[in-house]
Amino acid sequence: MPLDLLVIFPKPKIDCMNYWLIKSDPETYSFERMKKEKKTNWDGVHNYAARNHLKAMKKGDLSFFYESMNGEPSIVGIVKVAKEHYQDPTTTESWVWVDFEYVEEVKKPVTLKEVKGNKKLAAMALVRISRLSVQPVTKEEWDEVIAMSK
DNA sequence: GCCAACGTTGGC
DNA sequence: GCCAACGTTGGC
Repeated sequence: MPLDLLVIFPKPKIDCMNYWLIKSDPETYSFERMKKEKKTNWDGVHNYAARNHLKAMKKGDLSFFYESMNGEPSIVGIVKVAKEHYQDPTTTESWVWVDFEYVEEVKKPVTLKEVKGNKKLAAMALVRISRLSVQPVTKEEWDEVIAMSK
């Protein structure tokens, strides 16, 4: 492509996508159910830090689906932002929902233990701020977890 | 089921 | 605006 055309039509920035991690207690909403339903509204986030992350999500952003509480807490799959944040219709308080759609199951779940055991992931919010239910993931962390899941 | 970590609430 | 009390999350 000639240079002047490159200026007019710059390559889409690959790094503009954001990555996230959302947690769910499988007794409340499992990844298995997400897989069946294909799409779901993410409700029940009543924490300001988590809500702010929901608000920062853009359509098309990818997120890990993490199952907590039961069995071996692990990253089990990948979902995508289908609809950006909107007012939680069940309350007048300023909580928001985001719609996610199913993307894929990872080949091998990445357990919390493995994440904690990987030095490259020492800065991950999952390790440092364990209670945060919606958290950002860097591109490097994303790639590392993907590599571990294969 | 225990408990540590953390967020929120409310008295002062 | 501090901080104790309390509630919730989530690993173990």
